[in-house]
Amino acid sequence: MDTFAARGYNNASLAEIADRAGLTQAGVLHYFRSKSLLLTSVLELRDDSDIEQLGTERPRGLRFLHHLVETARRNAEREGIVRLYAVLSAESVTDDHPAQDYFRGRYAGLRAFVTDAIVETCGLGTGTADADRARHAANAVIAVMDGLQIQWLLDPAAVEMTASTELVIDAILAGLTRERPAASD
Amino acid sequence: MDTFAARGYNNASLAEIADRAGLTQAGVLHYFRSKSLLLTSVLELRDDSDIEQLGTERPRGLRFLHHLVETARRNAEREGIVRLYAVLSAESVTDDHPAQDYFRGRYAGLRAFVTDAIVETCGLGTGTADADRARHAANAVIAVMDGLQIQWLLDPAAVEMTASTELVIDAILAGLTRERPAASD
DNA sequence: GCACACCTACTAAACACTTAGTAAGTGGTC
DNA sequence: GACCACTTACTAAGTGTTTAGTAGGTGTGC
Repeated sequence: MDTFAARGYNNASLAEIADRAGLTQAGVLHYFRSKSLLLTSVLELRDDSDIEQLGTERPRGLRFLHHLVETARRNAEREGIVRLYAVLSAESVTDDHPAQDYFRGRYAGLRAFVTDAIVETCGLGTGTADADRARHAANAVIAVMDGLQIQWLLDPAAVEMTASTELVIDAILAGLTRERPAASD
Repeated sequence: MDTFAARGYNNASLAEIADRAGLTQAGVLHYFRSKSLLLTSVLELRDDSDIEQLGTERPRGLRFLHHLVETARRNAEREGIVRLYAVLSAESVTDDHPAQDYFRGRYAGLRAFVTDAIVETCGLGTGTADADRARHAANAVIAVMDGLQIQWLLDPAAVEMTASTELVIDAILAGLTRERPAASD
């Protein structure tokens, strides 16, 4: 994890990973048959432990959106994981990257969750106009968290991930509910 | 440009770049003394041509923020450049990356421009509370544009960069002006 | 005696970069 | 306008290093 985070996939070498793990490069390939399999294994392991920590019940609606702000706050204390995801998600858009499927799936899932939470929170209807607005808002919420991470990794003093995330989520929710004054609370 | 965009810096080879340019790898190094110098040259060239296209006068205030939305719209037609910046900006946070200084400077400049535009547009004061809000909002605006690009590159059908960018900017501006009802328009 | 966990030793390819050369100019002098 | 000194724009053929992956072995525990 640390090596992929510090160097990206392509520039990370099995030798360095093996050194840090206390065995030889061939020893690493004993457990993971190839470098790309090691990468996807690391990403899936990371996911599993995150889901475990979240508990069995995923919060819904506004509580889920608050949970995202809380994640941003926690991320400011976990540079390693932030770097891992920021570097690899962007690197995954390059040709034939082994984590491309992983990130495509991850974003698809995230978009669905956040869209649902926004629809619930703002009491949006099922019309295409409302659905589109919810989708665009959800994509923006995910995007702002990702984009802040890159700025923060380059210059931690210039960025407050929690404050900016909260500001955007609050503004979006206010905007979506204001435009539908008929919604019951 | 195309090669760095398609492969990232580390996985791009001088041989491929040379092939596409119609000369040998040594021929490329005749013009650029090293691979990292080639990368920084490409980025600076790109910048120069963007500045030329913008014209000498940079728009200010609300017009600048509208210009950002317009950029998002134009970017949906320029996958190559979007990919170049999305991939390299994230890759630049890895250890000893040659474009690290470039992107640190770029973001610092962008943050200053967007912060100014938001302060002007919302008629914010000079107090620290207002200044902080403007900074957080500016960072979020930049972040949302960057984050959308990664999602869009992975799955173009799932993301509308223009709509999401506009939604966030509008919501943020409404939020910041609503909280200061005393501001004269 | 067999499976597992690993290592040593290797291979073949790819890599950035170097060296030494060539061909085609360019500018100045007689 | 012929000759010389020098530069520019490359190429072919390396160098040394790093790379992922492989083959075959050794020790340990059951």
